[in-house]
Amino acid sequence: MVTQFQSITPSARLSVQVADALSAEIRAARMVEGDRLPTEAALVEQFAVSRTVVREAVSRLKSLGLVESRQGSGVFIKRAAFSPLNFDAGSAVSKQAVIQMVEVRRALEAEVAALAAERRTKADVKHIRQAMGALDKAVKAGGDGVEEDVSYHRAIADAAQNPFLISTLDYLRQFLHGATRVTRANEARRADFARQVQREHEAIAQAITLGKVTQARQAAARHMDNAIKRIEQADPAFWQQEGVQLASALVSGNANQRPTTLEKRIP
Amino acid sequence: MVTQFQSITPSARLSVQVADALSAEIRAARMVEGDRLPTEAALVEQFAVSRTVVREAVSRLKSLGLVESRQGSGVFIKRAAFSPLNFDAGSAVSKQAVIQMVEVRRALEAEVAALAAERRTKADVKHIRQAMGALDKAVKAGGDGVEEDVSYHRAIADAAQNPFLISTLDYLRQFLHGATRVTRANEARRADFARQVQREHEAIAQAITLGKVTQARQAAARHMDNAIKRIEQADPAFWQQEGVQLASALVSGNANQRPTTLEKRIP
DNA sequence: GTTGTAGAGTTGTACGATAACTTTGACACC
DNA sequence: GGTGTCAAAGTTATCGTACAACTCTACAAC
Repeated sequence: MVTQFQSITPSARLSVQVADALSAEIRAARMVEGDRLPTEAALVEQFAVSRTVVREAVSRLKSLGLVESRQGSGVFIKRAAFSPLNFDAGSAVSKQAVIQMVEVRRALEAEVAALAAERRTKADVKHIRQAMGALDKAVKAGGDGVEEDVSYHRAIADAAQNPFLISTLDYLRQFLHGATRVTRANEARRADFARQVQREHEAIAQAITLGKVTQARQAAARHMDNAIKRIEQADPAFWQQEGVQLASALVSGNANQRPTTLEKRIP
Repeated sequence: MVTQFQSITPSARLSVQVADALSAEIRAARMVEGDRLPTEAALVEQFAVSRTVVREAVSRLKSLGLVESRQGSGVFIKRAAFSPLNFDAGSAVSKQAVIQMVEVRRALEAEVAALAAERRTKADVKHIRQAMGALDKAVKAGGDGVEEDVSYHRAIADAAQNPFLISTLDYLRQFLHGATRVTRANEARRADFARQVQREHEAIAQAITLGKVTQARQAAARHMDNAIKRIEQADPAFWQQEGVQLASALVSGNANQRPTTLEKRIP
C-alpha cells in the first residue's frame, strides 16, 4: 500500500488570482452588463502587480466569455452567459455513471425516434438504411462497427429535425464512446448478441420508415434498455471503482469557484 | 428607410490568431497528450510575433483546458477534454428554438418522472408535495410562481436519483426561464389555464407517489405537450424573428473554429 | 447642423531584464 | 552500483518601458 499525499499547490499564479478576484466581483453582480472594468493601469495599481499579470487575467475572463475588450475604449462586461453543461470526465469510466448517462440517452433516443417517425423525409429514410447497411458490412468485415453505429444513430437524429436534440446526444456520445466500444467488442464475440442488436436497429428503422410514432419510441427505448443490460454484462476489467465520486459527479460550467481574496500587496 | 451595412470585423487580434493556429494543430492530433509545445522562444520565432502575443495565446489555450504550463519545464498538452454543451444564447428568444428545447425537456421530464416513480422514497414524495403547496400558495398570493414551478420540477428530478438527468435539465432551464415566465404570466390571467396546470402537476405527483411508472411518464409528457401549446398561445410580442438563425442555432463547445492560417510574417 | 481635427485616454504589441522553477549531468562519496 | 550534492542550462512567470492602433470627446471651422 502506497501512501497518498495530496498534491501540494505551488501557490496559484498571480494572473489566476487576479482573474478569480475579478470574476468574483462580476459574479457578485457588483458590476453589471455593459459596465466598464477599471483600466489596466488602475488594476495594476489596485492589485499591485505588473501589467502583464493584469492582461493575462483579463485574457482569461475574455476566453471565459465574461468580458469583452475594445481597443482604445476599455474592457466591458458581457451579458451573463449561460453556463455550459460539463459532466465530469471521470464519470466516463465508472459503470454506474455510464448507466446513468445511458438513462439520459434512452430518454433522448426515444424522443428522437418518435420525432423522426413523425417528420422523416424520403431522404432521411434512405440515409438511415444506408447507415444500417454500412454497419452490417463493417461487422461482417470483422470490425467493431463503433463508427458505423454512431452514424446510424446520427442519421435518425438528423431526421428528427431538432438541432438541440442532436447536439445533446452528440454531447453524451463523447462520454459513452468508451463504453460503446467495450460493449460492441463484447457483441463481436457473441454472434447471438450481434444478431439481437441488428434486430433492434431494424425495428427502429422500420417504425420510422412507416411513420409509426409510438412504435418508434418504444423500439428505441427498448434498444437502450438492452444496451444497459449489455453494459452490465460487459468486461468488468474496464470499469473503475464505482459510486465513489458520484456525489461530486458533476462540474457545472464555471460554478465551481470559491471567492478569492487578493488584498493589495505591499511591495 | 435606413440602409443597413453589415458590421465589419476589425481583423482578429494576433493573439487569437496564434491561439487558433495552435489549437488547430492540437485538435488535428498532430500533437498528442503529454507532448510538450515548442518553447515560447521557438513560437516567437515561428510566428514572428512578440513574446507577449505568444504568452497570451498560450494563456487562452490554458483557460480552454487544452494545455497546462509548468514553470521551468514547459507547456504540455492535456488529455483531450470533452467539449461542453453550449446552446446559442440567442435561441432563448426564438419561438421555434424554445419549442425545440421543450421537446428535449419533454423527453427528459418524462424519463425523470418514470425514474422518480420507480425510485422514490418517502422523503422525496414529501418534498414534491411541499413544492406543490408552495406553488399553489404563490399563485394565490398573486405571484407568477416561476421559482416555485422550478422547485417542483427539481424535487421530482431529485427523486430520480440521476445526477446527469438533473444537471441536463438544469442546463435547459437556463434557456427556458424567459419562456416560462411569459407562459406563467399568461396563465395568471386565465384562471382556467392555471387550474389545468395544477391538475397536470397533481397527476404527475400522484403517479410518482403511487409508483406507477408508465403513468408518471405519460403524465409528464402530457404536461410538456401542453406547455408547448401554451407557449404557442403566449404573447407574440415576446418572440423575436424565428427560424432565421436556426441553421446556426448551435455553438457546440469549442468545435466552431475554422483552421487558421498564420504564415510566418516577414518583419 | 455638419465636418474636420487635435488631444487625451485605453488597449494591443514589442522588447529586454530578472525571478522562480525544473531538468540534467557531473562528480564525489559510500 | 547506488546515492546525495551541486552547478549549469533551459523554461516559464513577472516586471517595466516604450510605442502603435484605436476610440472618444471637445472644439474649431464651415
